[in-house]
Amino acid sequence: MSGDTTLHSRILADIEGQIVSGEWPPGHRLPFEVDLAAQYGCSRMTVNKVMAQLVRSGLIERRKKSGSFVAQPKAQSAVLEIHDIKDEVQSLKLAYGYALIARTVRRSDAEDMRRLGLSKGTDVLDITCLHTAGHEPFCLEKRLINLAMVPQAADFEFVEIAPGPWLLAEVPWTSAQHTIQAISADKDAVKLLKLSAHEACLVIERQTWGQGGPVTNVRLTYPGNRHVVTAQFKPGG
Amino acid sequence: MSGDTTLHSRILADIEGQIVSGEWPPGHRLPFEVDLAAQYGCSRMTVNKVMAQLVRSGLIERRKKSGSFVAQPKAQSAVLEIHDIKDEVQSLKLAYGYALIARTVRRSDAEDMRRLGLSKGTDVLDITCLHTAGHEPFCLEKRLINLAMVPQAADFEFVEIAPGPWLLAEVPWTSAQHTIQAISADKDAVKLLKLSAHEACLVIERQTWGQGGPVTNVRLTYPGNRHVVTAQFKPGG
DNA sequence: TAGTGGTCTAGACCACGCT
DNA sequence: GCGTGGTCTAGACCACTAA
Repeated sequence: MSGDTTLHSRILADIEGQIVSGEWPPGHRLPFEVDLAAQYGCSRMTVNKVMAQLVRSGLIERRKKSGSFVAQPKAQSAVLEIHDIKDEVQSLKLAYGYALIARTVRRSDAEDMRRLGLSKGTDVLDITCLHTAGHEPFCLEKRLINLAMVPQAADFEFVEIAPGPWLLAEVPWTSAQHTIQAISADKDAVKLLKLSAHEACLVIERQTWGQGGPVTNVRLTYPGNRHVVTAQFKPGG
Repeated sequence: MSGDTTLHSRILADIEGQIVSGEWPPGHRLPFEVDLAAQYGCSRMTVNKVMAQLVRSGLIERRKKSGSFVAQPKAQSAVLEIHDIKDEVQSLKLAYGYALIARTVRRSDAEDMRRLGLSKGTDVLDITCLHTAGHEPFCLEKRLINLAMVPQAADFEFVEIAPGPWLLAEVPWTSAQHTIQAISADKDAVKLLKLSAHEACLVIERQTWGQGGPVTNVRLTYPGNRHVVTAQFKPGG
């Protein structure tokens, strides 16, 4: 963990490790800059650069006079503007609803392993659920959760709480990958999203990793004419 | 341009201005850190922080012993992995081809103004072209170019060179917005992309602004089953 | 008001890579 | 070689804000 090139990187990796491992949970107060400088035997400026990087990462928040605190795990919206679906619906001024459709635990089959990127079989939780906006179907969610990484998910019903926000609060994630594609609606989508046959749908697949392996893979199917993904940026980030 | 809060920000904004205005074109060598420090009357460390930020932004590249240079305008892939279509095709080990289908100059109509976000009418260049991979249609491009911002485009034929790379080399851009949606193929798409009727397509619309106003709006239509957009990221950027 | 982060300085040493 | 950027230091002052 401490065998990097520069002093920055070693301290950064060290502190990141404390956070993503959960040793310093969200809300935990980090040592002060002066103390960290003493601990690592470096100047305060060096520690400051590390902390600035951690702020840019969104891993910590800093308040004058109070100190630096591990941030609550944030949604991915920072980079790709895919909000929490509840927020997304509510920003349209529509009533949000959630319904669990299916929930099964099983030994991972070949397809599960491909989706999650598993090298060996584990137990997985397979969840199908529907998000509604103004009592109309809005988004169909098909999710796999790797129980080897999140064993406590096996004991959670997901009847009231959608798996997305639950996982976000429960598991620190370290990286994610999205793929976006257009497909014609399959039978499930036609029925649950009330579409006409073969209507174009936008499918967003998000694969999330934590420290130690794949956490979850989710496929969100939106009716194509009712949803767009947007991303705005400048060269200067 | 120099009325910000911190010394960093003022110097950063100043240098960014030189670059996006085109005063310092791609390839231009920036003054050395020591000289900039002298010019702005600050320490070298302060300049160094600014330069580090510019590198993160992708606006400059730095080489030891040589100096710092304004970077070639990069595709947006830095943030959202949408490559230049030519690169995209060639990374699939397929032969890339480009064909101009239509090219007209006209006074902007209401639809043009909506797409480009124009407040008043200007002349626009309307281009339709096709990108092919291995002699099969790959992507249909419908583009509007704001001639008030890029007058020299009126004199360019776009027979050999696609408008995307031409604009990238010609016009510095300051911000861009993507929207991604799924639609059923329209008649043009069916014919030119050789699709079956109402096949699902992925439509990526990119609106680009330069200093002074909207530059171009492009709609890229991909067969949905042949294309995915991916975006990978970590909380640590 | 006192402690904390935010910012900046004027040095320094080093590694890299042109020449 | 030698100039450049990369990194780091040991201070300093200021602004903010929680106590």
